[in-house]
Amino acid sequence: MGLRVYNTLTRRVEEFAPLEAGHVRMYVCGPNLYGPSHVGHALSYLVFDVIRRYLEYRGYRVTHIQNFTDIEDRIIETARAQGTTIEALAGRYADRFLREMNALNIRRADHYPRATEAIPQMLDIIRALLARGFAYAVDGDVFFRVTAFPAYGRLSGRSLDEMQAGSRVEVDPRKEHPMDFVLWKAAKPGEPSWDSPWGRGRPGWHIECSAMSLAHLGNHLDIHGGGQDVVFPHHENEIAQSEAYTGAPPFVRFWVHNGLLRLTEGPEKMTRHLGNIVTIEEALGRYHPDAIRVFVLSSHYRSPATWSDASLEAATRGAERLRIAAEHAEAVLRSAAAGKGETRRASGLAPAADAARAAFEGAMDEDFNAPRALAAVFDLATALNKAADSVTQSPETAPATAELEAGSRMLRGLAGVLGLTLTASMSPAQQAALRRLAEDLVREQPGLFDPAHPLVDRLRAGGAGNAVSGEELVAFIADGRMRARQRKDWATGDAIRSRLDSLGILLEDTPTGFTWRLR
RNA sequence: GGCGACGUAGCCAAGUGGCAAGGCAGGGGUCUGCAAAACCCCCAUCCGGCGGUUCGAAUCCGCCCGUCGCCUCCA
Repeated sequence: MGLRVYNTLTRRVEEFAPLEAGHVRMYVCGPNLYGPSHVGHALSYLVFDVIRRYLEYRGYRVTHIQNFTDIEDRIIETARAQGTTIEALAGRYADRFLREMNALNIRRADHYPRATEAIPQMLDIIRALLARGFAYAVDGDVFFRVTAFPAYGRLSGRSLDEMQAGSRVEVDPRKEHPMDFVLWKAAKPGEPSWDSPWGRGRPGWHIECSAMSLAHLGNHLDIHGGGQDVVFPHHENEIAQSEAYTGAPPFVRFWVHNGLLRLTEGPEKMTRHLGNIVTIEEALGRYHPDAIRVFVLSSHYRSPATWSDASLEAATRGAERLRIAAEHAEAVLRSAAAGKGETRRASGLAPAADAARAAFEGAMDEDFNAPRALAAVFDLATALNKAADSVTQSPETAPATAELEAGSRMLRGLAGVLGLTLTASMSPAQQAALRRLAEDLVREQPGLFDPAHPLVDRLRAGGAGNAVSGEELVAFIADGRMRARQRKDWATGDAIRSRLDSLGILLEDTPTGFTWRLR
C-alpha cells in the first residue's frame, strides 16, 4: 500500500507518486518579511516539515523550496514607518525567521529564494504572457486576463460568474474583467522600483511564487503547500500565470493546504492583519518546541486548530511522557541491571515496536494522519516503559538488552520522523543557578560531600566557572543528597530536592539510586 | 448572497457501514521514608438535533440548529 495524499485541486485523496521517480519537488509558501511570524505560520511550516520528513523516511529525495517575500506593500509601508529600507527590514525578519525555524526543529528548506532576486524571471514571464494574449498593459501596470485562461477558478471551485457576483471591492476601471489581477505595478514616487518594458515598477502579489518555483523546480511541482487561506486568490492566480506561461499543465500535481489556527479568545483565525496573534517567539518562551509540535500534530493538518493554554499544557505533558519513556529506557540500559537481561526470553517489546512502526506508517500513508501516527508512538512509549520497569521489578518478563535498545531506538526514530527531539536542554541561566546552588551547598553543608571530590575545592573558591557542565553539577549535588539519605536524613534530602526543583530540575529516587530530568 | 469545511467523553482529538484510537485531566491500586515517574484498573450503550437508506451508521442521504474558512492582504 502506498502513500495517499489529499489534493485540493480534485478534492480527493489520491495515490501519491512524484513525476520523477524517487524525487519529490516541493514548494511551500513562505513568510512575508514585514513583521514577526506567529504560531499560525509555525503550524503551517511544522506541517510541511513533517510531510517532508515522512517523504524522506519513505525513501524519497525531497527538494524543498520556500520563498521569502521581500517586496510587497506592507514591507514598503513598514520600512517607511520605521525609517529604514526594505532590504534592512526584510533582512532582519529573514534572520529571525530562520532562527525561529531552528528553534522549532524545522529542517531547512534547500533554498529560500527572495522575490527581489527573481525580478528578471518575473519580467520574462510577464513578457511571454503579454505576447501570448494572457496579459495586457495599461499605464505601466500589467494585468492577467483571466478570461483567456479557461481553467481559472478550478482550484478554489468557483466560476468567474460567481466571483463577480460576490465581489466586494471596487474594481479598477482599467481592468477588462473584475477578476483580472495585477502582474506588474507601475512605480509610485518614493517606492522601490525596477526597470521594465512598461516603465519603472515592481512585481504584483502572485508572480513571485510562479517565477521562483518554476526557476528552482521546473514546470511541474509535485507538491505545493500553504494555508487554506491562500487557495484563493494566491494559488489560483499562480496556476493561471504558470500554466499560461509554460503551456504545460499541470503546474502543480498535488495542492496541499493546512487548516488554519485560531485563538481561544475570539473565534477567528489568527492573522497579523487582525492583530490577534501569538508570535513564535512568545510561544517558544512559554512552551518546549516538542510541546508545540505535539499540539500541532494532535489534530489532522487539514482541520482547523485552536491555540489555548490548556491544549498546550496537555501537549507539554504528552511530549514529556515520550521523552521520559526514551530516557527511562536508556537509563536502564546504562545501569547494571540491564546487563543481566541478555538471555531472558522475549518480553513482548519487540512485537510492540513492530506493531507501532506498522501503525505509524499506515497512518502517515493515509494523507499524513499524524494524530494516528502519534497515537502509535504513545503506544510504543507505554510498551517501552513497561519493559524498562520489568528489568528492575519483574525480571522474569524483562526484555533482553538488545530488545530494550531496539525498542528505545524505534521510539526515538518514529518520534524523529515527526520532528520531535525528545530532549530537553539546560538553559545558561539554569546552569548558572545550578552552580550557585552547588557553591551554597558546599559552604552550608560541607559534611555532605566527599572532600576528595575535585569539585569541592573549586566550588568553595567560587571558581568553578563555566567549565563544569550542568550534568556534572546535578550529579555532584545529587550524590551529596544520596549521602544524607543514606543516613536517613530525609529533611536534608527533601530540601535539596526541592531546591533543585525550583531550578526546573526534577530528581527522582529509584530502587538503585536516582534519575533526574528537566521539567 | 455564493462556494466549502466542521460539530465525537470534563478538555484536545482519531475514526476508511460491522461491537468508539491516542493525549491531558480525574478516581482506585502497585511501587516508595516522602515525592516524582512508571505500570495495572476505571472513566462515551454513545458520536449537535430530527427523519430516512441498510441485516447493521459516528461513518451514506435529507432537513434543521450551531461554529468556522474563502469570496479582500493573509500560513
